[in-house]
Amino acid sequence: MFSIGDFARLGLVSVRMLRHYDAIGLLRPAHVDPVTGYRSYQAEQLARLNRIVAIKDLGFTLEQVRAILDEKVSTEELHGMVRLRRAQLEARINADLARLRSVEARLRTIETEGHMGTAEVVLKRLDRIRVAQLSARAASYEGEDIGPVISPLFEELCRRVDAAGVRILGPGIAHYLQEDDGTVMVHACLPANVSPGGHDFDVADLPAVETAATIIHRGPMEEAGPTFQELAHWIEEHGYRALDLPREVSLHVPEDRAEWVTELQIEVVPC
Amino acid sequence: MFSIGDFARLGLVSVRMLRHYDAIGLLRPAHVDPVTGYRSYQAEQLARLNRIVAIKDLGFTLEQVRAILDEKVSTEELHGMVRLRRAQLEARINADLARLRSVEARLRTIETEGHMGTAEVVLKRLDRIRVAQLSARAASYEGEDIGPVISPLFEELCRRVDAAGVRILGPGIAHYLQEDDGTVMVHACLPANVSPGGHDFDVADLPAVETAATIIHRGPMEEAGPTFQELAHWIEEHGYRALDLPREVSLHVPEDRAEWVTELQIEVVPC
DNA sequence: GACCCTCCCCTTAGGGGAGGGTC
DNA sequence: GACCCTCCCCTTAGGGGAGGGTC
Repeated sequence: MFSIGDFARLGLVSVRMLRHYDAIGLLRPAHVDPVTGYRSYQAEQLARLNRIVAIKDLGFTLEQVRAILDEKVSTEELHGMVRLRRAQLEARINADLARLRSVEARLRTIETEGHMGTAEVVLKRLDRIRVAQLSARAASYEGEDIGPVISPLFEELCRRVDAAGVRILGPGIAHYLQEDDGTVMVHACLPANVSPGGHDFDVADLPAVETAATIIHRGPMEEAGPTFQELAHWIEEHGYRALDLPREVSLHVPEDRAEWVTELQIEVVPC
Repeated sequence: MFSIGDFARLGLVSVRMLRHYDAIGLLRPAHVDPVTGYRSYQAEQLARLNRIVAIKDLGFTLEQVRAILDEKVSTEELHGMVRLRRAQLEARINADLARLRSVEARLRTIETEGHMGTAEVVLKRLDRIRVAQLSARAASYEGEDIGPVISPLFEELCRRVDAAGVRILGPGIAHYLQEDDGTVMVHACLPANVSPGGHDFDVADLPAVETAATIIHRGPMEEAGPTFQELAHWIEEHGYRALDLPREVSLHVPEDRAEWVTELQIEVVPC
């Protein structure tokens, strides 16, 4: 018989852990003095303690350890639990490897710039979204060609959606499709729960995007160049490749264009 | 201005998280209605929310995120934090990879045997330990040769240590050294806080062992063969190699030899 | 009816005391 | 003096309600 302290030393665990395992019924002392409350452990119990520690160290919870040790799980369940654990470990390792790459990218940024960078690029999944939409063609994907097209498009769309009594469910989204001839289709979209047909605007579904790199731009879109640069730089630095042209989500569009807030979103895939 | 629900959707976080970030002062709403308590967020705040999420996703705590965002840390501190995070991630990845190997070994055991195995092999670090010791030579490292040597050795050692009034601090340890001529030096040891010299027994320090694979054997040592087998099998299965001969720690040695409990310990290195 | 509010309890695996007996 | 006991509070990052106003 060992005292709790001796038994803890033998098992390389803390006295507190033994008390905790007693409290949750995972490892009860062989004997407890009814007067003093002192716990005593038998040498045989070291085998169970070792099993507890070993299974716990595989990453199972104490509740699972108890079920496994007390043979409350069938062989198939055990098999399933261990395979699940393997999958979880693989997932966490991969997530940590991705995290590690990001941390290293940060470290490079800090070393060259002395800080973490001010605007954050964020990866998001974008849901499919139903929108009311007006479209037009612009000569190219340049600010000078886009601006004069998109602004009146949104104004007109707002008027028509409003007139139709349709409720706008979120910020406006501009998106662009590059055409083969170098021109660009410009779409002004307003999220709305509306059925197609019978309107003086189109109804479309912006497709879901599995992974979009996004960044917040403050100020008029004419000055978005550096923000786009930052986004492109991040995408390259983190081992992604951009697809198509970005969407622009107008989060805040007050009179004063200097106060505009726009989220740029662009689909990316690992490369 | 966005309601908490809209802002949560934009930032791809839960409403609860926004409330929590408000509560801990990490991201205060731009405006709170003094009557209703309703929170409102500005589009500009999405940039901060994105930064919070991005830095949090690197694995920093919210407390660290706050310090980083509020520029409470110098560039050097930031650098240190990020490097520490990198080291932690690397450590966790390596630990998880080791865990994964163990989980896969378990899976193979379950597939062939239908359960997890009953006795657990545990890796431990063994501390250096001061012992009183008597030694003798055995013809070989075989049960028949060892048994008759070690038993009287321990009996004699107990007598002498007792007679010297020295307190025994833990279970007896038998250990063995292979000699070049094929014979084996047998050491019977009892942990005791005693200075060398002036005794009718030796005083020695069993060296620390960085990594020992250990297993609990129940029953007399003559029947320890299968337990040694299991230990050897585990060592091979987990990519280790055994060094030297095992130590045997007598955790429980009552009259009835069938109730003996012994821990076998053997130094291992990855191979 | 969908949205928002403030409590309040709950989760893992123990660590760190305080205050008081025990070997 | 070192060891053991039982409370009790604390840690991360929120999730899940209940009960009650609000757009």
